[in-house]
Amino acid sequence: MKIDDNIAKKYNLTEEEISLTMRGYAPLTVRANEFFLKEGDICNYIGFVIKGLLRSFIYDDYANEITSDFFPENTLIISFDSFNNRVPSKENIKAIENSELMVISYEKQKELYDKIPAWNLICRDLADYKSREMIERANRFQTMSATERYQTFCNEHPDILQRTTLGSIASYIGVDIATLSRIRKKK
Amino acid sequence: MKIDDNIAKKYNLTEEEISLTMRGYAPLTVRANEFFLKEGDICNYIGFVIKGLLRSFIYDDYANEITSDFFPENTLIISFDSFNNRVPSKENIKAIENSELMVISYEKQKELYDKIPAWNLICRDLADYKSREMIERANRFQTMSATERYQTFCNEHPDILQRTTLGSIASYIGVDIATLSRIRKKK
DNA sequence: AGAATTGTTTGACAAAAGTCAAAAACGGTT
DNA sequence: AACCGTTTTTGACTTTTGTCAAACAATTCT
Repeated sequence: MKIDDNIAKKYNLTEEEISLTMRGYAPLTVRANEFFLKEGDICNYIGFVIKGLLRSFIYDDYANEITSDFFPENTLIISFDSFNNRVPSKENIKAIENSELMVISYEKQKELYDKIPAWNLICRDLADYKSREMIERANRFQTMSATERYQTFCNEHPDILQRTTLGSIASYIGVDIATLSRIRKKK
Repeated sequence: MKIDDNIAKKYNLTEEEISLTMRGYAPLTVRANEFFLKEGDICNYIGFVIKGLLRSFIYDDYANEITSDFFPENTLIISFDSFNNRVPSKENIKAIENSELMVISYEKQKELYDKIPAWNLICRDLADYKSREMIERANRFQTMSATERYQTFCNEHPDILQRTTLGSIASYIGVDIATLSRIRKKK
C-alpha cells in the first residue's frame, strides 16, 4: 500500500515512520501485455498503480481467461494469499496499458511490519476492505441478471469501459461475449 | 476467534496470553430462529460455534432472504465490517438450530489487540482467509452452472445439506427454489 | 498497402433458468 | 387424527443466456 496523507493521518504515523515507509518503495514500469505476476510464481511485490491499467485473471477448464479484477490508477495490486503466505499465485496479473507502478518487496514490507506497529493494522484493514469488496461481488452474481451486472460495472468503472476489450469485461461479469455484445446493443 | 492449540502454536502465544484470551470468552445460547445479529445493529460479539447451525442473510429488493453464509460447528461468526469499524451491520445472522456459542465482546477483543501483538496478525490472517473464501465464491458464480454450484455445495457442506431448507440453499447458490428442486430430482 | 491477427457483431438455434400457480408433502399443535 | 402453516414438487410456459459459425471491423505487422 502506497503511503499517502490520509493513511498517515488515520494511523498516526510519525515523520520517521512515513519516511521509512517511503524509502521502501521503488518505481516499476510494466508495458502493455507484460505480466506483473504469473500464475505459479510467488508474489514478491505489492504494487500501487500511478498510471495505466492492469487486470488479473485465472484460466477456466477450457483455457479461457476469466478476469477477476481491474487495476486502474490509484489502486493497489497484490495477490494477498501469495504475498502473505509465500505460496504460488493462482492468478495472473497483466498490464492492459503501459503502466507505471510503485512497488515494495516482501522483505521491505516485512521490515515495516516489524518496525512500524501500525502497519499490521493497516494491512488488517486492507484485507478487510478487500474482503468486503468480494462479498459485494458475490452478492451481485447472486441477485442480479447479466444486464444489471453490466450496468453496475458501467456505473462503477466508467473509465475502464473504453480502455479494455469487451471480452475481458464479459468474463468479469460472467457472461458470454456474444451475450454482452447484445446487451450493449439494446441500450 | 476461539483460541485452540493450533492457533496457540502457530502464533507462539505464551501461557499467559492464552489464559488472558480464554478469560475473554463467555458462553451464549441462541435458540432456533432467534437472531445473533440484526441488520442495522452493530456487531458487538465475535462468536465461535460449539454446537448448532446458523446462517447469515440479506434482503433483496423484493424482501426475499438471500443466504450469504452458513455457520456450522467450529466456525467463526462475525460481521467483520460491523465489528471492526463499528458501523451498522448489513446482514442478519439467525440460528437455524438451537446453538451454543462462545463469544467475546468488542471491548475484550480490543484489549487482546492491545495486550497481545499476535492478535493483530491472527486477525489479519483471518480477514485474509475470509477474503480468499469470497474470491472462490465469486469465481464459482463466474464460471459454474447452477447444477455445478449445487454439486460443489454438496461436496463442501454434506453436513448442512440435511439441516436446512431447500430455499436457504437455493438463495445461497443463486438459483430459484423451483430450479433447485429440479436439479435435485435429476440426480 | 496488404496480410494476418484479434476483437466484435449477428443470426439461427439450443439449453438453462425463471415465473406462476396449483398440488402434494411435511412438521408441529391442538 | 384433523388442522394449520410452511416447504417442496410439478406442469406449462416464458425469458434469459449460451453455442456455433460466419461475417464484419479494427489493429498490428511486415
